[in-house]
Amino acid sequence: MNVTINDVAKAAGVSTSTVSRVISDSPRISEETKQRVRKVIKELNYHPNAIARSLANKSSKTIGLILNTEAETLVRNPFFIQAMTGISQYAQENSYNVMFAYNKSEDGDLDIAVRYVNSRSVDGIILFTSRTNDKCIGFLTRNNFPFSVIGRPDQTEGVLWVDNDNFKATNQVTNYLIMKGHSRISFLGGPQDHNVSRDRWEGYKKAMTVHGYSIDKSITFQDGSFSEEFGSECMLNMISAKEKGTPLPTAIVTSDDMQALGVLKAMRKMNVSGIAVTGFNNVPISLYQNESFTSVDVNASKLGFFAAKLLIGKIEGRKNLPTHYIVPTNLVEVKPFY
Amino acid sequence: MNVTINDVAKAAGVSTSTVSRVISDSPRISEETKQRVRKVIKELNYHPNAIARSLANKSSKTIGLILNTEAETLVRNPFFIQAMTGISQYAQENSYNVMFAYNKSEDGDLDIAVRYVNSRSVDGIILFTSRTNDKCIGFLTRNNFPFSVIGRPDQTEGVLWVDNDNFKATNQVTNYLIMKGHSRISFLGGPQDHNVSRDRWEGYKKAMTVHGYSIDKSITFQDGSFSEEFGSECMLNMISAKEKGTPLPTAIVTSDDMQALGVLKAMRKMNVSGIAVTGFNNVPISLYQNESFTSVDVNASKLGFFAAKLLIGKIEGRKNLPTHYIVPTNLVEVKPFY
DNA sequence: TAATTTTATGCAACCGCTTACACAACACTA
DNA sequence: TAGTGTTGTGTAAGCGGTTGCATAAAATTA
Repeated sequence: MNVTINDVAKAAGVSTSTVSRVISDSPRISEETKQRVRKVIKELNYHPNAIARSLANKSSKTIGLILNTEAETLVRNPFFIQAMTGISQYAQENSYNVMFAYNKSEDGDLDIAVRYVNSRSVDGIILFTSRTNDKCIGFLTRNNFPFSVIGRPDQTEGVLWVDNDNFKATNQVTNYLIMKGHSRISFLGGPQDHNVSRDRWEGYKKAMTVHGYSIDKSITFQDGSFSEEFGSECMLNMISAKEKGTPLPTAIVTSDDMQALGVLKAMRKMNVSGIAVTGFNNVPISLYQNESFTSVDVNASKLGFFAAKLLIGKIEGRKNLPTHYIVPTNLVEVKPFY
Repeated sequence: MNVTINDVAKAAGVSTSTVSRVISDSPRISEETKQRVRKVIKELNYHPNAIARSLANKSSKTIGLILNTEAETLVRNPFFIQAMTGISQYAQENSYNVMFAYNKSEDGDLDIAVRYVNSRSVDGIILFTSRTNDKCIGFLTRNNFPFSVIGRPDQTEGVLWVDNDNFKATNQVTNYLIMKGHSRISFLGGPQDHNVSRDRWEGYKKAMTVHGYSIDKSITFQDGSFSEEFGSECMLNMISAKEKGTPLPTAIVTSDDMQALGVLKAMRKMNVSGIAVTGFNNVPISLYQNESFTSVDVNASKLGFFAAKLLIGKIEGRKNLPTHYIVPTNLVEVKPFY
């Protein structure tokens, strides 16, 4: 039905191997023959069949992407789609395709990984998860299947990963607040089974102790979810603690913009103001506020880009490759509503 | 390296064709043999190679997705990622893979489509674009390549598409405002080269005329972009027109939540209040406001789901399939900040 | 019991491309 | 001039499956 390498070979009066070699620009073919074959290829509008090529090369030139996140998060946090654009960009630059599968169920990601690996439809996988003891990582490692992870995993031994320096990020943002004159600074952390949560906590702690400020347990919260609810809850908590004599913080370092939004909503609700809030991800919250709000932009598309770079480097067996990339973050002052 | 159908055949003492038939559960194989072969398959942990299968079947069992949207839009509007989850869901239920490629450049989508089609790495394509005279649609149609479109295209002849009833949506939301007592209602439209813009305009117009309300040209705006800027611009425009005697509307029907946000920001800036605003897409804007704000949820994941359904139906040559689906919308009252 | 049909399986070609190896033609060396 | 090396191209065997056709064995019919 479609024009194949055979048709080209016949039309050009050469063998298929010659055509194949012309396509890959092999030095073993004379310039003359190359010209002739290329002309026929143009005329017949021939394009190699990617699947046949994959079979012969034992390589699909495709990377798989597994999204195993709550739809809610996917929708509110542009992180994922941004990372995906970065992945797609690097993949295209290197003639790779990108497959993705979304599955929100627990262990759904593992099922997909198993399918990808067994059917050999992808050459490697990019994981978004970075939970401690991730099952996918275990599975892929055991099967010696190329993969890279967005978010530093628990066990980095033999794993390719990209991440921000989360320690540095909260350290920086805390220092920034301190520089602005704050000393009583609250902290809201993320789930304890994410490394990112521990790093962010340490970064905050370091900045505080270096400046000689105490860490008040009553205004630091850990093992929370990256959600609005958790943010509101913590803020309300602090507001009610105030009545029992615990003064409110003058600034709050949160681990996610959703948390920050929750904090701001609770502040608004309880008519509290004048507290500087910081978050992560530069989510387009666009809220009307006269509060000071700063977000750490994690540069998600770069994270995706480098995750793809690491993975494809591994697939192609390139030598002397880094095992990870640290993508810089930058502070973004979120413009108030007016 | 990996266990193939040959290994299974040898181990089970049958031919590869028998193994193949066992896998596809052919009725021509005896129950006894099936059992035996299946046992070997388990023991050897055999999984068919998807690529070899694709080559033999001349079908990749993969659909391609082309994202050709400004990164800014992709990030702010959850529409795309939502649609993608819907597509992925239907694809998985039907054993299809999903490939995606992101390219924001003008005609980048066409390049990707050409690559997908020529290399035959996908069996069909889902387009997000619905610009009038879309080049991709033309290309795919000419090549008789299966595709479906999210967003009713200009020429529906022979095209599979899904969309909301955009006429009905703005009609409904306008009626809703009228029901609430509004009669002087402004309208902000989208780009004229999108069908959706015309439909939304007509829906608004119909509701207004049916109720005998005039359409005041000075408070209706068309051919705008789906952006905050356009929203602000129109609002500022109306505010300054007020000084020249044109009264402000009491409600504004916009074609996008970003436009609505722009309107709200401009109102805030100019200290105008008490105008009901509506938008589209149920974007998580989370703004602090005491204004009334209603969004039309377009049910993006359903749109994706049905686009995949139409496409896969076409690919598999199913008969008596619909040529399009209309996905219902629903009004969402966006909760104010408190 | 022989003829016919049904059932279960194997053979081999094919999907479209890559590549190790063979080999002819020519150029160079001794 | 025979021997050796280089260059350009073809042959054929894969890659890992699917499937039309042939066929042997078993079941059915007359």
